[in-house]
Amino acid sequence: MKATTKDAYKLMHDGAIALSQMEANGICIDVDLLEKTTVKVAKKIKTIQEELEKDELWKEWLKVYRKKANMGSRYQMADMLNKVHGFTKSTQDPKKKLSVDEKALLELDIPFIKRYLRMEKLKKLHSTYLKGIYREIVDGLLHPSFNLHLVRTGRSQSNLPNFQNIPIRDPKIGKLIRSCFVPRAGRVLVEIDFGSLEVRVSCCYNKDPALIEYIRDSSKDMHRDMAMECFMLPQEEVTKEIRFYAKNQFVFPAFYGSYFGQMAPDLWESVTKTKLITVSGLRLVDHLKNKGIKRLGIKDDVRPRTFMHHIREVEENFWGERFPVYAQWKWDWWKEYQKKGWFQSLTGFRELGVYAKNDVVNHPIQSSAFHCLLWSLIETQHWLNRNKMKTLLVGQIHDSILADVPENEIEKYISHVIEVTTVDLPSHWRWIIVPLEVEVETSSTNWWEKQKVKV
DNA sequence: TACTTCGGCGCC
DNA sequence: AAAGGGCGCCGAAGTA
Repeated sequence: MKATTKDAYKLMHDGAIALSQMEANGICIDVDLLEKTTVKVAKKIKTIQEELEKDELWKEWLKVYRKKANMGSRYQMADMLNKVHGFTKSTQDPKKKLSVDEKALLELDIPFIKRYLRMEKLKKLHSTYLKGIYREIVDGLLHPSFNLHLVRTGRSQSNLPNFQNIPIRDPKIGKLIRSCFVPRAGRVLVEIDFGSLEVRVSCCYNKDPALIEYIRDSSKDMHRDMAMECFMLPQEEVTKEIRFYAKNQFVFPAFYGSYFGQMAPDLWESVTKTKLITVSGLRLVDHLKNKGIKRLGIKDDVRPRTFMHHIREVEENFWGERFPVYAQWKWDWWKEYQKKGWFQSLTGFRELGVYAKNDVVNHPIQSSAFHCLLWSLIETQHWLNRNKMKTLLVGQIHDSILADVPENEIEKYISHVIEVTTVDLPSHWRWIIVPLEVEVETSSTNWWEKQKVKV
């Protein structure tokens, strides 16, 4: 990726400096709590492992693998499940080793698996997060690296430790680790996130009027609307959870270039494996049954009255009727690249070389979205320096900034960042043709307890 | 023992 | 027409 203008170069130059200041600042860790949590989690892992060792499956396992038996080995696990329970994955590539990820394992409904997966989650927490973070602490502070020059799409990456993948979605796991991230004494953590930044930036490329309208009109809700279509529900029957699945297993995958053959099985699994229910308490499986859809079907031979068929129609409608301008942009952008051999982002970075279609349409959106964050971060850091403020920027996660802020600077800091992100940024880059929004969260205790702030 | 590759899984 | 974008870190297993 190459900067084509002075401004594009300057973004990298100033960005690298701002990020290095962030690295030097570091984020405060409650080391005592981290140590206690590590011991607690290790004990829990041991307890579960001992329970699992009483299982018949493990006794068979010992007979087969003897001294080499290792519960942490997914390969052995697959082999034993196959031997004892006749397990084979439904969508297995015959040329590959039998896969045993969480999804495959959940196809088996046996108690051993439930416990095993709970233990694996705790092991991930223990090794990657609790121990991995502990290892990097210096004088109570963690200094993750943030690099600008390594990611193909122009985003940043973070390592030693990676600050950009600390658990949050699983509430039990998220709480255990994020509670260890604390503000310095007398301060609060303030996290400011752009709302739906990539979708907004995509509008600036594709200029699809329907998509722009979803952004401009806050009473409209794209994910709710797609939940209605995917699950054949009236608006008032869509729960938050149903909307969540439509968003993460249809809308985003579709935007990133997925298709019904991939999306329908994922959605179907959510419908059948998690007990999704509608607002009035009907199970979603039964609701779809009432609508005449009783099975998933297969992608290579799509039959009417299957979920596969239904999602194929939803997808056709999504690109053909709902967002045709976006679909056309993707096509034109791709054709243009094929002609020239390169494509260029709105922030002035050019990618020259051999790329797949999904890369060509996704990279510029992802990079420009990150550049919005980077520009805001640079501006904010410069302002903090100029005004000799005590606020410290301590972390960045693609579309959000985490700061450690003294009590008496909270209001000033928040209102300034809002100004930078929602006013200064769109006036600096005139290609930003949709409003930008941010969400502010603060906590005086730790990173898990952050609470939304009305702005 | 040291290193690499792979599958798996954490985040946006 | 083809068919999900981007990362880093871990343990297991294979290789030198």
